[in-house]
Amino acid sequence: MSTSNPAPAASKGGGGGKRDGGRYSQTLHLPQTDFPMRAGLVENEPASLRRWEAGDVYGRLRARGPGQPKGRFIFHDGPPYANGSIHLGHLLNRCLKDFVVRTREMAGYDCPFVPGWDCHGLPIEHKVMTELVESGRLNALDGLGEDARRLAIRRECEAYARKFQALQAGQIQRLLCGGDYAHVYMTMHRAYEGAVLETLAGLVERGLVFRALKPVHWSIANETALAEAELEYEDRDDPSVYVDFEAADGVAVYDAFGLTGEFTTEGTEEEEGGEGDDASSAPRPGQRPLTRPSFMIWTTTPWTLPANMAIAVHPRFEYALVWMDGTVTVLAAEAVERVAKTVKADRVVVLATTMGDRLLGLRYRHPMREAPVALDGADLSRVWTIVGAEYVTLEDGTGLVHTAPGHGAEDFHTGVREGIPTYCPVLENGTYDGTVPDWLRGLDVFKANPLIVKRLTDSGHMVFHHEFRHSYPHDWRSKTPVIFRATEQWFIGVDRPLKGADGMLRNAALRAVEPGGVRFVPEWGRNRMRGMLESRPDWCISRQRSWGLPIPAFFSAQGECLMTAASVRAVARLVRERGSDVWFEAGPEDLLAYYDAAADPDCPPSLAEARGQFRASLTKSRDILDVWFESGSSWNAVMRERSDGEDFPVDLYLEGSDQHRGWFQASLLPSLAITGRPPFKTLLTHGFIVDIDGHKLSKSKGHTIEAMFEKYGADVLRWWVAAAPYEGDVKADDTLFEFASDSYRKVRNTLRFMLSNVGGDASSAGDPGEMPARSIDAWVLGEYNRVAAEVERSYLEYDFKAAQQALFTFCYETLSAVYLAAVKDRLYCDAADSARRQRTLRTVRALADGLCRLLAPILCHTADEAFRTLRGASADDAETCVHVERFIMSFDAAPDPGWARVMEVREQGLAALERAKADGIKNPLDAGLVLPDPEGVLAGFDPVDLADVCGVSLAELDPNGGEVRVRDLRETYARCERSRRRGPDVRERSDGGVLSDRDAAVIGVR
RNA sequence: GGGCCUGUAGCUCAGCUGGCUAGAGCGCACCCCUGAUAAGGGUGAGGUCACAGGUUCGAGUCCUGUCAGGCCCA
Repeated sequence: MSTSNPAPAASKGGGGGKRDGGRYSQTLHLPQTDFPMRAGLVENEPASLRRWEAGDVYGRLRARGPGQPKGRFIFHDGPPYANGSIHLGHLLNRCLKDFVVRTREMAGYDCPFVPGWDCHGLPIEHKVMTELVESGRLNALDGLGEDARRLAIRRECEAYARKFQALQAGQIQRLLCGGDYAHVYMTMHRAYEGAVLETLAGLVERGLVFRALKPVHWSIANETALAEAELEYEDRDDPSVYVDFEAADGVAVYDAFGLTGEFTTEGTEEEEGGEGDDASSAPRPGQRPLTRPSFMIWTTTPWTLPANMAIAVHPRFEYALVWMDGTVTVLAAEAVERVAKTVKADRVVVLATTMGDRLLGLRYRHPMREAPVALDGADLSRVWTIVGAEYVTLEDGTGLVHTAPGHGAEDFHTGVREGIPTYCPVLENGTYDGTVPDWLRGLDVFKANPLIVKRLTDSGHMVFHHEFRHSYPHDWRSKTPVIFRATEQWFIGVDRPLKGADGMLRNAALRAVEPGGVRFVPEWGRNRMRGMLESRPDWCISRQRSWGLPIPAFFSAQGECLMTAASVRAVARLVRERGSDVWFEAGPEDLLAYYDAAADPDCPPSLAEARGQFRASLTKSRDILDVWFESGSSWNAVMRERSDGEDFPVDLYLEGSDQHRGWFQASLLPSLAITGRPPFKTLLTHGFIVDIDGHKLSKSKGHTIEAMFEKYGADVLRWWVAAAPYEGDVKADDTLFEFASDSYRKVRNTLRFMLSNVGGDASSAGDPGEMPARSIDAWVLGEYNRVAAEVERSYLEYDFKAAQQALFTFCYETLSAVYLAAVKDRLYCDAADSARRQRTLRTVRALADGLCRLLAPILCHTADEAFRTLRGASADDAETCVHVERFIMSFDAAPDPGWARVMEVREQGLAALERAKADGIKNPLDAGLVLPDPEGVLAGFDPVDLADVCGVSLAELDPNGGEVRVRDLRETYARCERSRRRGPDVRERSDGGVLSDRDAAVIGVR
């Protein structure tokens, strides 16, 4: 290697020739490297990506896989939704995942990683539908048959999903995240779809899948269910009605209010009143009136009153029994005044109050019906009773909530909990069915409103009504008002006995998350998950959409349903061959080609008896699966499938903390039901990105991922993620990225300085050799060993922040401020082949090597660039790569314990030097230090090392102890023109220069 | 409204099972070096540990409540 000239020092001093760079500069071994100070990440990172691909880094890791000392570590990627560009949330998520993969790999595990994408679902379908509407193409589709129409929509959706999967895959790779991009999984792949249906079959086999009514948003105009995203809220006028529901047992109500006295004859104590007729009939507080009391409810949807099944009160609210213009009714105590004003009541007397829980179980009469509708053997014993509900509020209404389980989400849940059946007398077209009173039959629900108001007014139940403007959901396409309507849906029951296994799903899940079961990082995830599992309802897995995996159910003309484990598996087999489009392309007969009813014990008898003749008469279900069920089957569709069951359960799932309810549960429940085991051993969650003020990130913030790559580069972003306390919210802001950028540069410069001293050398790997215990090299290698252990431990515990911190501190303090500063003199000034210098070069080389590897999981471009420079790799060398290496856990070094004392006096020395500046000793090389050494600990150390560590020219020991003292050497000793340090051996030499002995010898003068 | 979580110097964060004058880095101020130079090094000033109660010999660390923020529900 030629010693090319460093840039002439004169070129930078301006015209004055202020400094010539020193007479002896040419004789020094000054640092020199091709590793640039400026990273140029925007250009260089893509080059690294190309090189890794050319060198088949992922393939090489897999090839060496089986022999890894620590075995396999299975980490399963939760599929992001294939919609839009990745954003800061993905950035956090993907970097954390990549840290896991790379740290495990370098720590000696075999850690394959298969990225996946969630492709089906409403967001894509909704976007596609919007585009079809805007382009006017939807009208053409509306003319097609149902299956053809849905197929057409599905093709658009598939193209959309493919496009964004490709976009995101590119962006994730640009983030330098590794993985098997050639074999990603997508939930819309045929094999995946087949495996999802097989998961469903497993649940059917366990007896957990059932059909039940559940209210959904329903568009009357399009006769279809709508999702939240398809609603637009607009103002609308509706009748606001206050209706009295008569108590079935007045005495029971009075008892509940503690009015136990005898029936008072009205007017017994009338002397004090005496205000006229109305007043004369008003009872006094505490009196039990003769009138039958009522419960007053409020609603803005009178059309749901025929479906009323219960009235809900809040168990912990106070309720009042109120005499109001001649009638006696129950209201929330806090609502009395407001309601009285609204309904324009003249006279109001609160007779008594009681807590809501005292009202529970009281019964009332329906204002339009004599008896509840008989519903298919349902238990009607609880219909028309007062029930408790926590969602009851006092903001508006009466504090008693009209509850129609067929027409409201909360009402539905209350009904399920209280054992009250879901009753929905409204048909697909928005008209009443035959179960309502005859004057309503066949009527459109919105047209029924005035009729109901009139009827209730005539019957005396109406307390008050007026027109009321409020915000109401509308169908985004037809712009017509939406109703809540109960429809048949598919559910997975969490409280049903598992057929062929013990217990129930909810209990199994709760057991799985107990301490000793699944590990949670951070630990509080366990509580969160437990709370969610305790309160979660049955899982509704059906959706009325096009873009998804069909629920393979069939119905006979008699209304019987065919969906058995065997029939689902039969369809699954076909879907594996032809994809889920087959459901829309083929008829029931072909779809069931692999189904043998005779061999299926679960086949409904009437169908079994039909001996294969039944197929043609069946109709296909139009429901598709909840996309959470699809992604929640990935443990089966990806991990079990690809490894033949070997990679199950998986070591780690890592996602945002919202997935405690989402993917984690969607995965846990089916896996437990089918295999009896959770699909994951550890759940790691991270928080969400918030802005600098800790608020939710607004979407229009302009942090597009491309702009951030341009501005900061992936390594800086990764460095930022590594430093983030991901357990909670993570703040994101340009100032913080700049912050990360600064500390990145610090690390980069430390690497650069090391590289510039050791040069590049293909044979330069590894072991620095044995070091004398009191050498500063032994000290720094000891520090490395300590840090490497800490970093690896932190990495494997997913504490990336601690690892990043330790690495940063090692760079700026241990290396830059202490060690590298101390060894500069010997690196620059010693004879090239001096043993001392060579020892240090070996040490620096080893440190650089070790540091590159420890940094590699985070700074995967920069670490590789530095590593390749260290190895002298040429540009076309795609083999040399830090990412196929392992961490160096320790070097052979046993530093003297006295180094602790050295570092202590160093601190004191630096403080003393600072104080000495007041005396004019500004340059530490003008100073010597007298170090107290009463214990004799320092006596065995080389005084030159001690001086170097403190950055001064000379170090002496004082066995008497005391403070560290500063010696002013300016008058005492001359300054060596080459090394710039002062000392007793510095004098004029044969070449006329003033030099120390060492420097004179190096350049060969006397 | 409920469950879980967060709130420590101007900024970003450490502070394990409660125990000496609460620690880093950045920024700031001052200084050194000019042979890591769009680099490197040193010193220093900054905190009623969100607020209010409580437990304790002693609390940033435990308990209760309030406020602010996040996620998931309702």
